Amino acid sequence: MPDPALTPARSRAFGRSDGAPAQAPYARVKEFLKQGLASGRWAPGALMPSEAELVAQFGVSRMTVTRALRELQNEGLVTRVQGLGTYAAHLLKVSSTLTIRDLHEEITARGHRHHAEVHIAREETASASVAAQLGLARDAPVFHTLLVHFEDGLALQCEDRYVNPACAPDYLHADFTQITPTHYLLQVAPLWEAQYSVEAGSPSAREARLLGIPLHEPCLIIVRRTVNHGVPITVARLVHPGSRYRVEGQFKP
Amino acid sequence: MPDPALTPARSRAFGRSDGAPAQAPYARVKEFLKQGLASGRWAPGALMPSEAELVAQFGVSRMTVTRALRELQNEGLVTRVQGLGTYAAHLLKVSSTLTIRDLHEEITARGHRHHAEVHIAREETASASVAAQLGLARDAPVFHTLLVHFEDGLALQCEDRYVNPACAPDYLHADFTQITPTHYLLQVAPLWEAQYSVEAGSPSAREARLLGIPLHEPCLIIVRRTVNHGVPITVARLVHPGSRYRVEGQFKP
DNA sequence: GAAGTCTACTTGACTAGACAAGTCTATGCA
DNA sequence: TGCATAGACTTGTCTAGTCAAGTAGACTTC
Repeated sequence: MPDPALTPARSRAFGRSDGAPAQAPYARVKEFLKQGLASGRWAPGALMPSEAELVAQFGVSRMTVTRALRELQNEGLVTRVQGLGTYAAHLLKVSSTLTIRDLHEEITARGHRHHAEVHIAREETASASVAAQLGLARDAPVFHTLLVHFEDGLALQCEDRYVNPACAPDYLHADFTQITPTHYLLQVAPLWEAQYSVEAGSPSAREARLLGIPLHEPCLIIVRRTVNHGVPITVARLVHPGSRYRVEGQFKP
Repeated sequence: MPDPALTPARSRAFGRSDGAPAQAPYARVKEFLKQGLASGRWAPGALMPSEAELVAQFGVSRMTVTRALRELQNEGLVTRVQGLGTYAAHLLKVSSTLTIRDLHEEITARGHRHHAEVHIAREETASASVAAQLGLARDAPVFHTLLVHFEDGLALQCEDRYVNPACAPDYLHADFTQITPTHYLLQVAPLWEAQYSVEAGSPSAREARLLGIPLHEPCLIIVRRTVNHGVPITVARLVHPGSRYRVEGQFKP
């Protein structure tokens, strides 16, 4: 690099005069490869340029090219095999990041008002299925809460939750009209692993009554089980009236 | 680095004798930070060790530490601010990667048999709502297909799809008993951006008839709109009987 | 012909150092 | 007192090189 005025950092700093967004070199390489994938230049499964070729083409160091390729790999757009090369990924399974937000956050973010009714908050003995899901003995004590969450006075979610007392001994002392169980549990034990299932179904009679909906109204039912360090923390059944709630998201490779 | 026998690569290669998985240095740094986050050593919002501190602590170069931190940042576990430092993220919104697979793939992966019935495959003129969603003029020609997908002979999905003819001129010539529309469209135009919504609802009379379910059975309804380079490709309404289909996934930070 | 070996090419991981740029604090001057 | 500035510390990005390890094809040997 004989002339310091031509180092990448310099040319990037001065490059703003042409109106371009002055992208970092690794981002330029990444963008080039993304464009090629979007345009079909490399069909799924096709061999893409090697790191050495990209180094020569863009005049950057190998670390820079490596970073671009590694990020594409993390995004699932390419597959890399040591000794072979980089291949355009088969996009049959496209992945996006699904974010689960605390319901209170979600409602207030929409500019609406959230409040919750507490119908059950007590210690019980675990049923067989709850004991199995929380890894406890049959008839061991568990905490049980049943809440209904409202958005601007309209029932949005019925939250039926069992909590492992060992993970959150003071769970029942929390004021769930002020803090959601999700929020409280995140403070006590950071959410570290979770399994969920989403399905459509009918509410139970009690759920229909609490939500103020007819028995036959379709509901979106999410069952979530949270585990920390292999220790189950909580299982929750979240029932949403289908007419009032939907999950939205988007893919952006 | 005076003794070549003690370079990281060497110690990694020989380190297998102790039964450890012989992790790469960047992975060790990452694991250390993850553990600290999981154990609550750094509460959400707390300032975490700087790169320089980690360099000194682990005896590795800054690039190695940077990689560990950048990956944690991409996973949403930490927030980094230039000039300030690295902070433990607020985990109120936890994100996971949701993968949408082609239904044919999904069924055959379960070891079951997939087949499809084609009920509609023709050119129509766009209704107002379809025209709006595909960015076409009212009454412009669109391709319309209506399929039912079966898993081992049981109806699993009713797929009602409109396609922008400009993006896939030969769409109607495909044999949808052999290749799913999703698969075909991925070949013609790689899926590059998509919006989806998931909700619970009742099937239409026709959908209930095609799926062989009662009118009042709750269904999981997914509406997906796919866009490539800003040009809408297709909108699809996918209706699944609630009793036969659920979406499952997991978070693993 | 079959088996082993060598070589070229690929990705994976790391080092040591550099410059840029953002943020805060302490210092000195008007 | 109030403002400007200099320094210390932080992350963001890049370079030019190293060694390791996996793959495939050509070549040699038996």
